[in-house]
Order: sequence, then structure tokens, then C-alpha cells
Amino acid sequence: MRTNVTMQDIANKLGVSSVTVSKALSDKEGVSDNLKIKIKKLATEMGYRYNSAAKSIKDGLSYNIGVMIPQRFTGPNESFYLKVYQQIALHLDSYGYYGILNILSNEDEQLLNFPRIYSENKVDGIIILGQVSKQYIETVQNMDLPKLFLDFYDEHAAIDSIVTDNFYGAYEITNYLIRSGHREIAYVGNIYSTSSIQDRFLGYYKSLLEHGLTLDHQLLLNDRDENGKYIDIELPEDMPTAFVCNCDQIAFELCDRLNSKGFKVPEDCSVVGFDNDIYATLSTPQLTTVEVDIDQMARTAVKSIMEKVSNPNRQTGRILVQGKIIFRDSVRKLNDESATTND
Amino acid sequence: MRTNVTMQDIANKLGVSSVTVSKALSDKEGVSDNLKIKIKKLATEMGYRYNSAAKSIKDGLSYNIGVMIPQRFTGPNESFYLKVYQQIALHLDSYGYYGILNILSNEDEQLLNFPRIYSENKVDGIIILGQVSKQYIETVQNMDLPKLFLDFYDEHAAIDSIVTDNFYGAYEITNYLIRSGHREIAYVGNIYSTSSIQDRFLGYYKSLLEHGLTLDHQLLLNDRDENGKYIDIELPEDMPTAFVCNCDQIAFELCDRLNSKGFKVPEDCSVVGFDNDIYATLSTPQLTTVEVDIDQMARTAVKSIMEKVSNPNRQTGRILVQGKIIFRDSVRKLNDESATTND
DNA sequence: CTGAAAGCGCTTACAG
DNA sequence: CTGAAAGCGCTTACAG
Repeated sequence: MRTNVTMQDIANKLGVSSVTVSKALSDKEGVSDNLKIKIKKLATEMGYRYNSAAKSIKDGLSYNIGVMIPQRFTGPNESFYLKVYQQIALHLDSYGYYGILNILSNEDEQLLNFPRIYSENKVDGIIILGQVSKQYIETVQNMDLPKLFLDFYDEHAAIDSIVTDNFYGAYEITNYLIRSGHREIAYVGNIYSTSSIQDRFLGYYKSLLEHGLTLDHQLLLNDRDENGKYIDIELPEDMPTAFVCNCDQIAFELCDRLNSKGFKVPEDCSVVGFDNDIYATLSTPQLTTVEVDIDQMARTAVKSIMEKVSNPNRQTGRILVQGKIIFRDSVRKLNDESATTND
Repeated sequence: MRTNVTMQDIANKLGVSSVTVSKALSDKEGVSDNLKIKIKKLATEMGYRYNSAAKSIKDGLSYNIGVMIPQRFTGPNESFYLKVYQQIALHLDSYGYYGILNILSNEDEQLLNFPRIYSENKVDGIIILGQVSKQYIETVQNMDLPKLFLDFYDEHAAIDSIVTDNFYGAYEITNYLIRSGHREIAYVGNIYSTSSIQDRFLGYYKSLLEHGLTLDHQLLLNDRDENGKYIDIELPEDMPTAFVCNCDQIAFELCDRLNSKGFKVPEDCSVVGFDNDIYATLSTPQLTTVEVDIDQMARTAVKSIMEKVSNPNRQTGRILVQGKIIFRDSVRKLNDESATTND
């Protein structure tokens, strides 16, 4: 049933050599226009399809990029990394490449196993999408392939990385709260949990410092345990006027909790999030938040990995992708100063 | 920098032939245990990696399956198909296969272009995930490869398909409402929009028929225009006691709308959804709904396409994957009969 | 303009 | 148990 037409088949029918067919189909020099047209026509008629495996073996390239996502970030309600993967696949397409998704199982991460895409030479480069354990980072370093960390980084590993500018995003949105007249501002998030959450905290802290506000440890609210499992947020006794949440989902939960305790958002407390994901528009009120630019992250990641494929010594370092504040209805202005002015 | 060790390199170092190395590494007959151990050890030391392109060219198989999702189903807040793709990739792994994601652009769908994964022979089979146009279905039929429709089907195309049992799921959940004492029950959804929505409507209708209830066209509420764009749901003058929604997102919107109009769910009206996606738990109250078994769909799709790869004549027909009702808080019991009894 | 030869990395079938 | 030869489908470098 499968036709499986080869260049040789076309050559035979036309009484020419497969070299000529190859040249004609790839528009190379050295075939008369007349013959070229005949060859192309016959190829279409015979349903010829290019065999990319043959090209791969010649070039030593698979024309695939592996995208590895740790299993733990793939729960039923998590789709952020899948979205990023989708954009990566889209951008790879414009380079003539394909994206192969590889979920890194907890077991393989624990046992420090190489992924099959690596040991079978299925890819020309690997994008690791989502923080892996310190030990697995070493395993990644031992892989003899271009590789890139996406959405996290590691100080010890000399592996290029692309991350959202978490620090600056949190800094900006905290500045916005302060410009809006807020002075008691809480941060919600476990600052020992991931580098993203920690960096967002530091951006918040920098904003406080710059405005001469002191960091009140009573206003650092935990939202998850060491394993990343969400816990109930304990509201402080002396309530702040605003909350900077490490992500929209937590901001969403916080709004719920505040509402149920009788606090109105934003009348009694303002709440801001981070990510601009689905939770930002589903919460009541809709959240003012920092949008993570998924498309730009994917675009940058693809550009960077493709450069490394053609030049394995290429170093791109740590690239920060800017987010931008999306203004919605969860912040109350406590003063008269225009709140939408930039710093 | 890339080592790129081949079997020949190993053979040279050991003064044997590459045939022997090949046999040793793939645990074939015909190599002494002693030599086999030496070869394996050296292979590890040299960082040897199998070249799957060479295998592909020998076998005429790419060991990839393409998963094609029409662009229109990949909006920023849509992740259902990406979840399905993720599960497909996971299940393919256990067959030694990989999943290549291919977003079918609106343009390519319009122009009836073959996807690159097909014309470059990158895959051994294609799963089309999400309804494509009638014309594109013909294009798919012309592809000389095992193929499968996932989450939709077409009466004219003799292409095997796997769908959620939309009909039966809607039938069951409507039965449940009727058992709970409801008699005026609306259906929310554009019944000309997709086969899924239409089939869910028919399941709802069958339940009415079986219980001697008449279909009231005032209670068929539209939720989207011909292009699939959501429109505001118009509530009927004579309110029903329950609403069967074609999906959770619409049920979520409906709850919002009912709440804002002063109707309480489920006290004044009951609402049920379909899908059991993120909207089911984010709505107030949480929704009773039909869960679509994503994992089972992916598992079945992978099994089916793998069978077709090894035997292109294999026909699997239209396979229905059962969902199950998830009971939550959006249905009020209007009678005393136990509402959780099965029919 | 056209094509014979060699080679990419591996495996299969066969010979020793 | 071990290996020389041929071949998978294509391309490159070279010769005519």
C-alpha cells in the first residue's frame, strides 16, 4: 500500500541517473530546464516524498530539537510549559526543524538517566524547560549536545539560559503599587521554593528599598511547602493594603480567601499577580499582573538553540525576557498621583 | 566538540569488525560473552550513542508519529489538545516512538497543503487532533500513511477515529437531572457548530424522549456564532430548572450570568457541564460534569496508530471512549429519590 | 549538462 | 564465534 517512491524510481522511468533527479528536485545547478521540469512533474505524479532520514545520515543532523519538561510540571491543571512547547514547535518550523516533546519522569530524574532522545541521537539540541534537580543538571552537562535552560537557571552550571525577567517584573509592579499610595505591602510566596519565586521576591524588596520602606517579615506570607504543595495562606494580624503574589493562581486563591473573610478587593486590599495566565481573568476582580511573554521566550530559545546547533561553541549566557504589566481591576489607588505613569 | 563515535570507531580500537560491534550492542547471537562485555564497556567509555537515522533508513521507518492540531484550537486559554498531545507523547514512548507536534496553520488548511511532516517523510503515521475542514479531510485521505482522527469524525471519510462518547455522556447526565426531579431542562450550545456539540445535544434529546418529555425549542440556547466565537447567552423568559451545557467553560459563564441576574445555583437553577476541565472547579458552585478521559483517549489513539503502522490494512473503525459523571455541587435534587442511583 | 563512484552509520544474509 | 559484502536513499566531489 505504501508507495515509497525513491529518486532512483523516478530516474529509471526517465532513463536518467538518480544524481540528476536529486539535482532537479533540489533546484541545483546542472540540469537542463527541460529535464528538470519533466522530473518534477513525474515526481509529483508518482507521489514522491523526500526521505529525510537519508539526509539526516549524510548531514549528521536529525533536524529535531528535544524539549524536555520534568514530569512534575505536567499536572492536569498545568499547561504553561505545554504552551511554551507549542510556541517552540511553531518557531522551529521556520528553521525547517521539528520539536520532540520529552517528559522527564521523576524516576529518570532521580536515577540520572539520559533521555532516550539523547542516547538514540534523535535530536540536534535539547531545551530543558523547567527546573530540574541539581544532580540532574550535572547529567545534562554531560550530554554532548547543544543545550539550553528555559525558564530557570543555575549558578553552577555554565549552560546558557533564558528566563523571564522575574526580578524586574516584580520590581515594576511593586513600584506601581507604591506610586498608587500603598505603603504596607505583603509578598506572598515561598522564597526558598524556586529561583523564579525568589527573584520575584527580590524585585519586590528592591522596590521597597528604593522607596525607603522596610521589609516587614510579618508580611512575607508562605503559600507552599518545601515540595511545592500549596498550603492555606495565613493572613497577618495587621493587614497590609496590598499583596504582591508570586503568581496569578495564588493571587486568585488569595482573592477568594479575602472575599470569604469579608475583605473586599480592591476596596480593602489590593492584590497583584504574575504570569497573566488563565487565573488572572477568572478571579474576581480581574487581576493586575505581570504578563510573561511566552512567545518571546520561545522565539528567543529557538533562535539561541539553532545558533548553537550550527556553532557548538556559541555562548549566549543568561538572557532575560521582559514581561509587561497588564492593568486590570485589582488595585486601588490610595492617592491622587497618576498611577499609570511610568517610573 | 561533538564526539560522534560510530560502531566502526569502537571496532577499530578493538581490532574487530563493525558487524561484531553491532551484534554485541544489540545483544544479538554470535558474539562471545567475553568480547561482548569488552565492546559494551568501551562503547560506554567512548560515549557511543546509537544513530537512529541509520536505523530509520534501513527499516524505512522514522519511529515518529505526527500529531496535527489545527491552529484554531490553540488559543492562549485553550490547552485541552495540548494535554492530549502530552499524553500521546507519553504513550508513544512505551513503543519506542516519538511524537512530533504539528500545528496546522489556517493558511495551510485553506490551501490544502500537505504538512511538512508528511512531505519530508518524517513520520510513520499521523493523528489529526481536532476537526479540520471537509476539504482538508480529503487532503488527509490522499496522504499515503496510516492516519487517525482524534476527537472528531466524518461520515464521508473512511478514516478511523476515536472520540469521547459525547452522546452517551450527555444522555447519562441528563438522565441524572431527570432522576433528580427536573422536568424543564435547557440545552446550551450551538448544535450546528461541531459534531461533539451536536452529539451531546442528541444525547440530551434521547434522555428527554425516553422520559416522555418534549423538546422545547425555547430551551435550546445558543452560545456561539458560526465561527465558534462565544456570544452572550440569552436566558429564556420561562426559566427551566436545569441547564445542560455543552462544555464546562460555557457552564462557568452561565453560572456567572445566572448569579449576576439574581438566580442562585443550584437553589434556583441547576447547571451541568461537560469535560471536567479547569472551569469545572473554578466556577461557583463547582460543577457536576462529565469527565472526558484524556488519558484513555491518548492510550487508545496510540495503540490504534501503532497497529496501523505495523499493518497498514488494519481498520479500527470509530472507537468511543466513555466518560464518567463527576458529582459536585451544581445540581439541586427536587425530589426524594436517591439521585446517585444509576439508571 | 549528465552520471559513475564513494560514503553517511547501521544491519542482514551469508560464508568461513 | 567472526567478518566481508551489499544495501537502505540520498548527496558530494569529480570526471566526461
